[in-house]
Amino acid sequence: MAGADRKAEIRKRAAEVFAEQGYDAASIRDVARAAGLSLAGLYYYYQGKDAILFEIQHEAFRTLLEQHAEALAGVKEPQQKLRRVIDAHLAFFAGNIAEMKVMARESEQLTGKFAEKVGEQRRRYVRLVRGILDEIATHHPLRDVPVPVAVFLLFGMMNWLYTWYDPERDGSPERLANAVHRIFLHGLLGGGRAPE
Amino acid sequence: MAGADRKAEIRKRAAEVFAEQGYDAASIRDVARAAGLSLAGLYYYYQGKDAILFEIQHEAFRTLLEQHAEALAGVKEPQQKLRRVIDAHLAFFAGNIAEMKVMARESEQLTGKFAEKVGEQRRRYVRLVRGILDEIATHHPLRDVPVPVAVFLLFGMMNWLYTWYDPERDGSPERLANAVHRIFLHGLLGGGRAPE
Amino acid sequence: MAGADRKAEIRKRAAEVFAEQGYDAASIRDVARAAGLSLAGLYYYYQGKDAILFEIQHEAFRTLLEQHAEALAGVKEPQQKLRRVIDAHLAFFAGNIAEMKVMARESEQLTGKFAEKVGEQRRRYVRLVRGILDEIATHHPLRDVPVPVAVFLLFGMMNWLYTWYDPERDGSPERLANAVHRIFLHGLLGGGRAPE
Amino acid sequence: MAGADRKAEIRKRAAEVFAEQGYDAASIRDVARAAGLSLAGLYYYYQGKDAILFEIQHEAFRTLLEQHAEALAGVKEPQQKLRRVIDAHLAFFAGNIAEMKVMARESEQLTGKFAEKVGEQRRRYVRLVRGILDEIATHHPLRDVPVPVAVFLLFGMMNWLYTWYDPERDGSPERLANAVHRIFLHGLLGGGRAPE
DNA sequence: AATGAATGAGTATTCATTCAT
DNA sequence: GATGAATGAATACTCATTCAT
Repeated sequence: MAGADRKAEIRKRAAEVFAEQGYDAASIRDVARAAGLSLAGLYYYYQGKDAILFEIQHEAFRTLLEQHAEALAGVKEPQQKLRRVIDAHLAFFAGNIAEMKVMARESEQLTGKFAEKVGEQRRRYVRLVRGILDEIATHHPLRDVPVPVAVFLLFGMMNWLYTWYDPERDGSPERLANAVHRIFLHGLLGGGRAPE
Repeated sequence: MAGADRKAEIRKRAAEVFAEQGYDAASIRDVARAAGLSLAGLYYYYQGKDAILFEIQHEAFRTLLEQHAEALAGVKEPQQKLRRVIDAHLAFFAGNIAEMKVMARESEQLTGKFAEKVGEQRRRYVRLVRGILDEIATHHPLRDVPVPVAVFLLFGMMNWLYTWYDPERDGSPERLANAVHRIFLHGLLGGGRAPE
Repeated sequence: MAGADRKAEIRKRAAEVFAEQGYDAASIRDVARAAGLSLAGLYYYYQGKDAILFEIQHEAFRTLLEQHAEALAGVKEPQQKLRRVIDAHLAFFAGNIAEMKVMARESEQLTGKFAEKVGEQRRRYVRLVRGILDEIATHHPLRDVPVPVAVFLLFGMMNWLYTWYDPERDGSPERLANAVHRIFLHGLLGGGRAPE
Repeated sequence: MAGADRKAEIRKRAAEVFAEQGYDAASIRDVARAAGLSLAGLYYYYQGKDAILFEIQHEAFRTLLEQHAEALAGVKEPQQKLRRVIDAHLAFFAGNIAEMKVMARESEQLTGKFAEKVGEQRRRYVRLVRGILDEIATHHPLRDVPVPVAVFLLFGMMNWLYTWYDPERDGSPERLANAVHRIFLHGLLGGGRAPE
């Protein structure tokens, strides 16, 4: 298990480096240095730069999906579900800022098998949220916004965080989740005329 | 003026290349090829790779700010203003998809003078939107969402487009603008309780 | 044409480097240095190490096949043809010692398209010699040695040169050709019993 | 003695790897894997890559020289001796194809002490064959071919095998030995005029 | 206005080898 | 006997950029 721990630590440091410099601009030397390893030492753990990026994204999605499963356990009401999902998403992002940046910005860097696997997770995650919106939509008409579009607008609000969010200045993830949930849900379901 | 035209065309092609491959991954050779120029020929027009990226972003912001000025001319009502701004933003993005990707994804690549100038435009643009929200907020309380946060959530909905938007599948920019405007405004201002 | 000349010179120097150190052991830096170019400068002319090896082999076979065509022009008698072919082969090898070494020793290094093209030339060359032996065999029985085997034994005598031949010590290519021709032809066709 | 057995097996596997990929291109990792050992485990048996190559060549020459001694025991007639030597050489090569390839192709890779020792064996082996040819030459004039050259032409016929010989297609080593012996001896000693 | 030729600095990756256990 | 973990040095190759023409 020591090996797995070491890999987790390398992943953490690599995510920080990728978050700060960008995946392409970051050199594998920077990653090695940040991990406290020699260049060649790093390759003992990871077969290449893309394998590291893959595992960062794969692990992040794994955790995210896992936490969603927990967050939804026992919840029946669809609006409650949505709230929980937003909470979990933002809590994860706020707690893993480097990983969030990497997920949001470097999602097109993977290729081949790596891209396939992460793409699959991503689609699964999107379907999960879409499912909840579909449930909500059966109770309340969505007023001119197709569900698939609504899903991506929601993700937009949340994922764009990586460009601006500063916990000190912008409040806790919970408050943020509150704002996102309120805007999104009232926005989608609210009264027909613009409020005055 | 022929030179300016040529530069504009190079910028267009460069934006396409940067959009497809990413700024870092794209080589200046790719740009030259796409522009139908030799490598050295390209340097006659642009002093370097970053100068091209700079002008893509700078021109895009210039156009965006210009169009906002037009869009807001004579409009008094703050909610109307917001609608116009969202319209203009999405119309520009939908009409300049490559540039949009580059703006959204490569905003941290510039440094020095280039970064300063574009940063200034960006802040000016943000301030413009924030001003409108402030106006709105003086008429209606914003229910738990600080204006600065609201601004970035709005930009999130719009800028995240580059990861998913397909005009064929997701409808015209106008419809999209409608959805964004509706969600955002009703969301911010809508009734105190979750709608049922 | 200047570019072609430059490439020819690079090829020559590269052949010397590959001959001395072996293709694998030679670094592309060594080749660049020998060619009087910077590392990157070399890549302006050749797309990679294997492209250089390919052109060395390809050009050598081209010349070899060309010279054989000349050498055989107007010759009718098969034994005469064989003599001419051996002469041409050894003359080429003695005059291009570095290329010879590279041809003999590095024939399995190429892959893909490169391997195909050179392999085709090689087979064409072998067929040419085999054709001559077939002609000879129709006049004289070959005494227990199948033509294909005979061909490779002949090539063995000639190609192994790269491991030992020193013009100063071992005589001119013509004398060598004489020896090879004599041994091979008398050996193949000579009397039934071992001479005493 | 178990250690010696293990070393012999490693040598065998290493010879196969070197034969297939070439000494330079083969990595010591490949050798370890082929030998069923970890990388570090291999170093318990051999002090380095070159030590393995050395022992492959050294053992091969040792066996070759030993078998020649046996083959020549009690033989008086020089032409008989030559036949025995060719037989033994080809039998060994056909029975140790990987080693043969390595001997023929990688003879210049060793350096220092290793190169000296194997070089000494090689020279001893060459002298042995040269001695036999000298004996033959005292009975029969060699017609224009100096003995040293003749020796290398003979080795050429035999050592080039590694590039083409396929037992299925080209017949048994004995038949091959017959062909080589016949060509070489009749070629060297046969009648003054070209046979018609 | 445009280019062919060239380069210094940098990239990801691989290799033979070592050493504590 | 054997190995997991680690490394310094090297490799092929690419890049943004320049300059004489």
